[in-house]
Amino acid sequence: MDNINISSLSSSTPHKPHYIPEFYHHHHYNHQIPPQEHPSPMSSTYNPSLTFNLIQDENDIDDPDQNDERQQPLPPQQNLNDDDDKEPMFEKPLTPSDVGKLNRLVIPKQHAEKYFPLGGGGGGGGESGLLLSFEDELGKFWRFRYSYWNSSQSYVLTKGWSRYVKEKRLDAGDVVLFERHRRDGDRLFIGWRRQFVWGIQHTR
Amino acid sequence: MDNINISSLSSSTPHKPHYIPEFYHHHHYNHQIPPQEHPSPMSSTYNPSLTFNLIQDENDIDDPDQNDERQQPLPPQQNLNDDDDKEPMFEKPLTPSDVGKLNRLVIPKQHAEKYFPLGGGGGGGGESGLLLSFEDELGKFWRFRYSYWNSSQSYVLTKGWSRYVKEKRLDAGDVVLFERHRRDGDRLFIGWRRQFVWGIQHTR
DNA sequence: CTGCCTACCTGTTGG
DNA sequence: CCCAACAGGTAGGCA
Repeated sequence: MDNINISSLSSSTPHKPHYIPEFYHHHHYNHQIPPQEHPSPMSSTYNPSLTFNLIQDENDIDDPDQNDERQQPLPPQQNLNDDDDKEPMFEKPLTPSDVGKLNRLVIPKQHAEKYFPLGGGGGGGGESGLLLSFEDELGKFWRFRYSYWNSSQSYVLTKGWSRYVKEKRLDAGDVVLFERHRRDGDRLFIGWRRQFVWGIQHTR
Repeated sequence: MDNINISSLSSSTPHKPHYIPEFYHHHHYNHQIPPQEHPSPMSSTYNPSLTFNLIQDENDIDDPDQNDERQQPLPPQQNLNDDDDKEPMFEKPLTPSDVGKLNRLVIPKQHAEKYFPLGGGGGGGGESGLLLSFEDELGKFWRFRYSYWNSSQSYVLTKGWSRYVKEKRLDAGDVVLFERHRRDGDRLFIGWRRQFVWGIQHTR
């Protein structure tokens, strides 16, 4: 699991589309991935069409709601070049439900139980259901309610998730990436990339 | 805010449908209403079609549930001719949700905070959430749980509400009326009237 | 199981 | 145009 930093990535990578740093909306995303934990779904790849500006144009006004999960981005320099310190946990191609009106993301059980144990939470939450805070590619923090639904026997991110989907303009088939800090496993990161569809340039 | 008692109302009222006492399922309901506190929605008016008999035919068998909010009606003579002692608080046209499966009535915030303050309750309840008891047009008492939902920033009647909707056969567009005793503000009253739809006789 | 109940959550919208 | 209010939802517990 070697890390490839931004300078080495600026040259093109074999068997991949031309690399442009902005393709990775999780900044400096690590290519070296154990196949089981970090599959590269056939249906997804890095998308040359860029929404970086759109993201920044959007709601960067602070929501006055005191319960808002979003927090101010850190100063950019605080987040540069710490990619070597991140390890991927897993990624998930988004289903229509994950980006639809259900306002929840189902976390595959094996990943959930490995990385986000409930009941002894490190997220500051209570017995069942806790708050997980993830840093995004802009240094912005996203807090999601994470819990287990007995009825469907599944782990989900609920509160806060729909705002993330909206701000990142995620759609079914896009992929979300979950990482953590190599030395401080409580520092969590979230990223995303666009679905790749053959012959179609996505310019959402 | 003059009161019009039942005898003065038994003659027809200009600009209103023919007045029939039974239109008012809150007995002797007061017509003279401050516009802000007690609006007369365009979509609603007094409904000549009568369900008084239906109400009495209905579940007068005592619900064996120990938590039943309903109590026995007082003897009728105890409730006659005290209309002059009631003042309207507010009314609400019922939404589909108010009469649907959510089993709750949203109380518009300005009315809730004016008439049903939480936290210093006179309803015998605890800090957040108390029981409010209302007398209906038959002298029957209805006890509802009244509380505040932080997440939606709204005041609601919950427990007991669905039984009231069912017994009174209320539908979306019908209006519920809340009154209190002029001298004893702790005595609360609830009434209702049918939605008026132009050209249609409601015979529910 | 069904219906009720509490306590959440969110998209919409009118003021 | 923004945001508080609310209409319309949810899960989970319980009787």
